Amino acid sequence: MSGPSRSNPGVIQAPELNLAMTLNSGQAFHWTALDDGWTGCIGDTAVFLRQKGDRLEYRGVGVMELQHYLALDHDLEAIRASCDHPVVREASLGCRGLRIMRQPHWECLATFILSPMKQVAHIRQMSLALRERFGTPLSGTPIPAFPSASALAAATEEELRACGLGFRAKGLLGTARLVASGEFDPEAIENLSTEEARDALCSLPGIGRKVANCILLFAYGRLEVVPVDVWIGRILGSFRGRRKASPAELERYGERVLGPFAGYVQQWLFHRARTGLLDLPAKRPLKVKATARRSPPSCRRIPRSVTG
DNA sequence: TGCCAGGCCAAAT
DNA sequence: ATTTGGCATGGC
Repeated sequence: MSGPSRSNPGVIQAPELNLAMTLNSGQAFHWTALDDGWTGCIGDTAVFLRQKGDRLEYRGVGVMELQHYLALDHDLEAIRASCDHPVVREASLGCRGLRIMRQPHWECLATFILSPMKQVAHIRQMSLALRERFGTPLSGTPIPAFPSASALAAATEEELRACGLGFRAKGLLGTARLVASGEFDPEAIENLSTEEARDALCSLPGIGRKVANCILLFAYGRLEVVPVDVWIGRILGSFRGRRKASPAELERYGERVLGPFAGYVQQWLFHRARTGLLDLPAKRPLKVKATARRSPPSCRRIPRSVTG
């Protein structure tokens, strides 16, 4: 009933947290800047967050639930120390306070079905469209809750496409039906080994290895998992030196070189690269014709969604 | 305008 | 077992 603005605000100390960087790092897609803070929701609970230095102000959510969601128990100093690669060291210092959250299982699973061949800003758009069309309105925030599996299962593929999903509509609908029917239980994944959990996720339509790894990392706390996308593939490729590595090889290489918290380290590298602060190799081998002046590779530009 | 984006999937080597 | 082409959409 009561939105975040009407419930008692609370304040906690959150020393190693950069809230803005965390909410903008391409793991969750619905938090919106408002009044010097952030408005959004955790599951079906409307939440407002505002950080001033080490103080984290929160409304609408209990402190335990908030700490769990933001993973304030992760020891970032220990994670930074777990990998001594020079480039990683620089990125980890530049990403102080960027945490890997524990998102609600279904919401994370569903939104990453939206992610193939989409930029972060576009995933946000699709997530918002689904929330507005099929989600539950929440008082206290303009962002509705992410629709339940049942709500999406009751939609048609055309209705989902109308939210801008394109070919992703089919996978989302198919997966929503499997979850709504109980044939697939996102909660049951929690108790499986990472390998078993990945296999189970990959059995769902629209979920391949990379998306499964994102879900394992961002919803199930499997911090050793490395989702290899275009950015991480380029970075790991440059670390590795040799040319022509398959995605599987890059993933194994990343798990080995980035250490026991490779998923965390990967996120710092991803954010660093996406904000243009990590020197990336050119997408294609440069043709060294001095005559052809080319514009800088787009991978080094800074998307507005990150800086703004 | 053309290129690219936190890929997946089925068909063809 | 690995590589290839098709698939929708939107921003720069």
